[in-house]
Amino acid sequence: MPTAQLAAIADRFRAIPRHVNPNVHALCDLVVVPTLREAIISNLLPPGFRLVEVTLAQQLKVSRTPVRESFAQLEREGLVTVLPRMGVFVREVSPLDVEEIYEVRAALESLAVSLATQRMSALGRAQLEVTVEAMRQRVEENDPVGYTEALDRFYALIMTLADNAALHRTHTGLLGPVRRLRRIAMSLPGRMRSSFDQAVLIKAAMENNDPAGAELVRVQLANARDAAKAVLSHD
Amino acid sequence: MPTAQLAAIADRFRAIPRHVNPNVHALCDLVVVPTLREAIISNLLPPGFRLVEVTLAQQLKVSRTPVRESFAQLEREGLVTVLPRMGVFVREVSPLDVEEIYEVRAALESLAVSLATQRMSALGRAQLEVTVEAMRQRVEENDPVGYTEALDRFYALIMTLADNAALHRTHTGLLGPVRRLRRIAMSLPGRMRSSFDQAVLIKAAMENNDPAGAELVRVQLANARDAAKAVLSHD
DNA sequence: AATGGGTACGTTGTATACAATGTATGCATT
DNA sequence: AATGCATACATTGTATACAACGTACCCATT
Repeated sequence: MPTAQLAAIADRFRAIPRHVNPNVHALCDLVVVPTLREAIISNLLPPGFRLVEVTLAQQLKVSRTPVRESFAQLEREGLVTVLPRMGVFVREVSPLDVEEIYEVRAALESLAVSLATQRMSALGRAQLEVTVEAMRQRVEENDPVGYTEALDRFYALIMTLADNAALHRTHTGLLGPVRRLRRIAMSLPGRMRSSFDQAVLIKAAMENNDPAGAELVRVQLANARDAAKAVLSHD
Repeated sequence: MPTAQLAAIADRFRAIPRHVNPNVHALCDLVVVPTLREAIISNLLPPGFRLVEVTLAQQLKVSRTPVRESFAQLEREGLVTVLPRMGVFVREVSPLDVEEIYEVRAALESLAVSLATQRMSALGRAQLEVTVEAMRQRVEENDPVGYTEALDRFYALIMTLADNAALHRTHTGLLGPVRRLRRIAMSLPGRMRSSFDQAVLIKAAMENNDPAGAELVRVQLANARDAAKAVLSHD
């Protein structure tokens, strides 16, 4: 059973104090969803893997109910596919899926950069500085997983600066299926560096109130898409 | 209790033969979700209304489990707000929400029209013809609710022609919170006519391979947004 | 040997019982 | 009279038992 480590991951999330993020369903959102999310993104539960309610319930030491509820959440995030009465499976991502997702990402993120550029405040500038600095550190430490998370925070900040909650939600919902690919792709030679250089350009454009930022994002995403597809063709 | 009619709506959905759409959770997707969706969009369950699990379970003659699962689905559609341990409420929509949603819709739908224009086939042309004709009939019958549904099918067709499943899903997920407003807005004097005229222009642009279609959509949505906000300010 | 049907098993779908939490009410104390 | 606390109630969160469905295997029949 390759999923014996699940319990360990679950215990890590269980240990986090409840007060950190109060507005969540206790077991479902606080333990089961994070555990399965991490397990799927890290490829411990590979694409196509069947998730059986009772099995997971035993391994995570909860009942079937929170597991069921978590499946709905994970489906919403695009991490699993639910086939009614037939089972739940870790979502398989095709090259076509990647094409489609990045096409939409381009539309959403270039909109976000446009809005953020227009609406950016002094505080925003400072936050951008800090976030990009964090990314630089990950690059220097050669930490692809950490860099991917920092990059996510970079995008999240842009969404925050764009000040459009619907845009933020929509974008987050789109990323799910390619999360695993992105993490792996970031380990490709030169990929992290290329991503970071592009991010610096985008930051500069935003600071200079330069509308070219929106186009830079499209370039950034084209590279990311190709890297994801490269990963896909090698496994 | 203003929700006594719920059982009636539920029975309507219960009567639909199972084979129409096989891949769904029996009770949850086939009865509970459609019933609550219709009840919310039609304003039978108004914004802010508290949805209590046991009450709904009794009225819909199911147990709490499918109701719970349906809440997750409805939250995903943007129709309800789940406050853990505090209850589920019909989502309240602010003017700001409307602004944000239509900003994102504009990005997604103009992309969709661009893609659909490029990729349209003879079959697509014919489908477009049929769909717009159905809209014309609703206009002539002065049936705002029917027209809104036909308009939804018009957008759905454009998404299909754009041939990007991720875009389709994302767009659908965005519409939820404004569904009720759109239906009401379509009853405003002249609104249905204006919407239809614009749709005809968009159709023409697509048929003529004219990239201006993407811009026409933005105009269409600006009108729709203003109508929705007008509704919001009057209730 | 191949195909058809039937039965048994595993898994999901649903119902209900129990536990935990949030809210409101009423009382006591200041 | 106002505020704080405690207790009771309503409601959600979780666990488990039962029912329905889909799949696979085996046997019988051709």
